[in-house]
Amino acid sequence: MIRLGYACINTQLPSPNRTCRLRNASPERIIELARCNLEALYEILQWNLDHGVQVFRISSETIPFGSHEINRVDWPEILGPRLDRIGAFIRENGMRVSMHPGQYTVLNSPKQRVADNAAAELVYHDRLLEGFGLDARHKIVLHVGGVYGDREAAARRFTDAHARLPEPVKRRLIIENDEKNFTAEAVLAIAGEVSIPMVFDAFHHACLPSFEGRSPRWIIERAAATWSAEDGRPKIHYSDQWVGKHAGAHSESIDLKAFRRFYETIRDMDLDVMLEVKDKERSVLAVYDERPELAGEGSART
DNA sequence: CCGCGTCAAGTTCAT
DNA sequence: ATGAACTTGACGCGG
Repeated sequence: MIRLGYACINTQLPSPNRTCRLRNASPERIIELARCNLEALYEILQWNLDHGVQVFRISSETIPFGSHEINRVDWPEILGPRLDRIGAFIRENGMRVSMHPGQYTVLNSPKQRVADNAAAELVYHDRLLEGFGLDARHKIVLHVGGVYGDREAAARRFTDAHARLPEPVKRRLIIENDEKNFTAEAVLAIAGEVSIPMVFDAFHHACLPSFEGRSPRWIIERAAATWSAEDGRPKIHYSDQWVGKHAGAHSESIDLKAFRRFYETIRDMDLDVMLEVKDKERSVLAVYDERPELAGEGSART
């Protein structure tokens, strides 16, 4: 069975990404914004339940400056009840969430400071998911990082840095092929080396192909084999090219025709599919419209 | 109160 | 060597 999800924002609901400037960041402000963001997140999750969406990516900006030294607030404690309530909602409704640190989180950087900051960012992500009381099926997705003129050395730096991560972070971490540096083939090799799951991104794979002659389906089966029972259902990412923008730009909305074709190749698999498109939940509903059987329990659309 | 320049963070590529 | 793009919306200052 295939389940669909979307990332971070619901275009019809208040933003879960309230933030402030570094110079205005006080403990009170950080907690206040975090409260707002968690409230907005809860609303999105309720919307998801009402519309049969069980897969969602939680914004990395939920806790402002989550891994920055300016944030010395004990937010897991202060926001504990709120975190519990959201976590319980996710568990009770069989939902699956993930997080995905952005482009500035580069674990394999040769600059120690950058790599340390990346590790701290991963620890923050794990703290939040842990704060919700969610197990290791709720993942943190990361790209391998930069190449710096030597892909082999860069891959080695990733595996070395990974080895030094705290165990709880290791249990949540999964890696994804990107559109420039690390192909699906390269990421699958690294995932095998350090024994973590791989997320196959179909769009990035189209931008930066590998495994010549093999179908996406073939690669997805390899990637799925890196997931164990504790990791939960394998995940993949799906998007289309925004025509007219640079190669790799995510499309405004899902191309239903292209997705239909892709869906036919994977429909017999157990997968969570994250749609990475600008119009977020609208594309999920667009697919549900033509495939009502994909809408999960609780869907208002009958 | 509105509009627009700016924002924690890194890497790559173009000039 | 320097700067823009990436991606992206929300902040918050200045008028």
